[in-house]
Amino acid sequence: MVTHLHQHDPSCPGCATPDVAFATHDHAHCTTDVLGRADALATKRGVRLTPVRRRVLEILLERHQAMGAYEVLERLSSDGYGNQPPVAYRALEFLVENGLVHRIQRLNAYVACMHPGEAHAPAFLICSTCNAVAEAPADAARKGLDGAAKALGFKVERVTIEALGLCPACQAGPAA
Amino acid sequence: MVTHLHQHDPSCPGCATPDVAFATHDHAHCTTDVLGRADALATKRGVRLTPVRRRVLEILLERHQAMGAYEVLERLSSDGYGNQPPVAYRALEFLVENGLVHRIQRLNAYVACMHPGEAHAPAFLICSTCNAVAEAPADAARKGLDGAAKALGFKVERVTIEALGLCPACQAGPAA
DNA sequence: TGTCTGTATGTTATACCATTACAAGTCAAG
DNA sequence: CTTGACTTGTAATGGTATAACATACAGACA
Repeated sequence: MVTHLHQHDPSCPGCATPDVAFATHDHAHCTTDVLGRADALATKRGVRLTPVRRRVLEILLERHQAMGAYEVLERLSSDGYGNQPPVAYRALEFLVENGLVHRIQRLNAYVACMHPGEAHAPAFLICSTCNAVAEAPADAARKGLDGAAKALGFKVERVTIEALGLCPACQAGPAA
Repeated sequence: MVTHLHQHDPSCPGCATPDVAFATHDHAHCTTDVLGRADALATKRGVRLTPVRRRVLEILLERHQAMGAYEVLERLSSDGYGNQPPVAYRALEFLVENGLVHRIQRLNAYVACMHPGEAHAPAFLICSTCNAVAEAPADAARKGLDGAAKALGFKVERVTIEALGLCPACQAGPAA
C-alpha cells in the first residue's frame, strides 16, 4: 500500500477530507475514489471524460503536488498521446472547468481536486519544501475579503487564496 | 491635474488610503508622495534606489494598473536603459523585495504599492473590465486563513489573496 | 589617488508557460 | 450514411522568466 500524507477523519482512511495531502493515507484508495467520482460527475453533466482527460487526471492524482502542464504533457506523450502543448492544456482546461483540477497561480501548475462535486472554493496551502498542496476551507477567509471589498464598492467574482509555508511533516524535519 | 480613481478619506485628497485606485484623485500628488517615501525608505534601509529602479517605480506609478515586465522593459529601453529582460526583472525584484511594488500572480504583472513603508500584507482587488488594481486590507481574510491552516498544522509564511471582479466605476457602466 | 570589493547593469542565450489556427478524426442523431 | 458538434493532432508563435557571464560603477580603505 502506498502511503502518502493524510488525515485524522476516522470515517475515511484515505480521502474526502480537507487535508488529505498532509497526512499518511492509502493513496490507491484516494485515487480510485476521486476517479470514480469524476466518472459519475461527467456522466451526470453530460460531458465526456475522454481517455486523454482521464489520463491527465490520473497523472495529477499520483501525487498531492502541483504539476506543470509540460510535465503532464511529457507523461501523456510517453503514453502515446499527442506531444504538443494544446493536448495538455485542453485537457487541463476541461478538468478545471469541471472542478476536477485546480490551478495553482503561484506555481503556474495544476493539482487534482480532492473533493470533486462538492461545491467548494478552497484556499491552497503550498509547502515550500516538499511542494505538497492541500486544500483548506476558505469560507472564513472569503468572508473577511468580502467585507473589505464591500467597503470599497468592489464586486467580487472570483477569488484566489494561496498560502506558501511549511506542511506538518516539513516542520518536523525538512523532507529529503 | 490628472484625475484618476480615488476615495472618500477627507484628510487625503490623493493617496495613502486603501482604495486609491477606485476613486478620482490628484494623481500627481499620489505619485510624488509615494516616490518621496520610496527615497526615504531606501535611505533608511541602506539600499540604493538607483535610476533604473526609480524609473521602473515611476512607470508603474503612472497608472493604478498592473503592468507586465516586458511592457515596463519597453518603456525603460525607450528611455535609454538596457533592453533585455533581466534589466526589468531585476529592478522589479528589488522593488518587490523592498515592498515598493506588488506582484499580481493572476496577471503575471506588477503594480506599484500605494503604502510603502507601512507594514501591510494586502489583498488585491482586480477589475476585470478596466484592469485597475486596488489594495484592500486583508487582516480579516488572513485571520480566517490562519485558522484553517492551523487546523491542518500548516505553518503559513506568505499569502496571496487576489479577487477578480468589478470596480465601482465599471459596475455603473463598463469602461470604454 | 589608486586599488580592491561588492553591488548593479548590460547582453546573450535559453528555458518555461500558454495560445492561435487549422487539419483530421470520432461519434451520435437524424 | 451524412451531417454537425465535439475532440484530438500538429505547426507555429507569443508571452513570461532566468542562467550565465562580462562590464561598469560606487564606496572603503591603504
